[in-house]
Amino acid sequence: MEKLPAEGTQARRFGKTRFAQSTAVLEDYAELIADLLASAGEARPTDIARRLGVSHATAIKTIARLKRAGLATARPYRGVFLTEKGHALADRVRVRHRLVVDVLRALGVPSEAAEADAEGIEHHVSEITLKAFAQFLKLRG
Amino acid sequence: MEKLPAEGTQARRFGKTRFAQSTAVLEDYAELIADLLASAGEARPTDIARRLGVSHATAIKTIARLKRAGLATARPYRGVFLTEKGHALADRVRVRHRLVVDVLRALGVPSEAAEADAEGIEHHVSEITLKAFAQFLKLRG
DNA sequence: TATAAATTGTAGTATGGGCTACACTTTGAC
DNA sequence: GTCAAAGTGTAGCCCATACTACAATTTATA
Ligand SMILES: [Mn+2]
Ligand SMILES: [Mn+2]
Ligand SMILES: [Mn+2]
Ligand SMILES: [Mn+2]
Repeated sequence: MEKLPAEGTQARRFGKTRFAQSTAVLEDYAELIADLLASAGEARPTDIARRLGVSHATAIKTIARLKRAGLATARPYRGVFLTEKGHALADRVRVRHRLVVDVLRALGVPSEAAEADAEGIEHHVSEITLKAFAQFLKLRG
Repeated sequence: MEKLPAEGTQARRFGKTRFAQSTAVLEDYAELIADLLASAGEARPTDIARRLGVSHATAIKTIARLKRAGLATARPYRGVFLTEKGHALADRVRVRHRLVVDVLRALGVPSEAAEADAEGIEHHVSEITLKAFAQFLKLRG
């Protein structure tokens, strides 16, 4: 019967990390597509690919995964759109990204390093940790 | 000629994140194998698999990758060993892991969340950020 | 409007990291 | 010493993410 690793074990922690990793790409795409929709009015595969630094073929495949996950829709040759669920994800991810960068900056990390590291770190910050980050920034004014 | 994304671009940041991700698994294996070697005198695939929460077949495949990367050696039915390079990596990773957990704790994150989140975050903390973390902990006593 | 350029989509390939199933070796209990 | 249990290794599968190459469509320019 017992299937999942017990609470507080190393196995459980590694499992959480693997799960976070599996959603990281979807989160970044959702955030980026929301950005493009807001700033340019549309999100084209080529723009997405350029901003991510991958080939357009790779971007298109991941967009297909976003669709399967119910996060996005697309009209051929007309760009990508976010579902309600996709927009909600993008919003959460944007806020979290900002908060992670702000905390790193507050800890004395230079801007560019903070932005670069946050791009990876953000996907591994739990709700609990996020709350602690917000509290830290608030207290520290 | 121009191949890599320019400094300070989003594409460059995403690329760094992808690279960090590709080394994350190797780092965790190296750290864990060093732990097992120190505490039990040997590092068996099954022990590694159990600690990571994956099947032994998965562990064995990743151990093969460690060998290809020159980080480990293995004798059939006798366990896994780290090369000098592997030991050096394990040492760096252990120190970094500790530092990330300590910073999270200092920011008010509860122990278990700090340990869990650090398992993913650690792989995305640059040298520059690591220095800032150390400095922060030092100043703050 | 015809044609060239850019974009988009698809096909095929590689690598990585999961899994289960099965065979073989070692270890441990009797 | 025998034999069962545990551990180890291999094979074959799936999915995600990357790439290049090529075809189809759309957009822009002459
Ligand atoms: Mn990111
Ligand atoms: Mn981000
Ligand atoms: Mn880790
Ligand atoms: Mn670790």
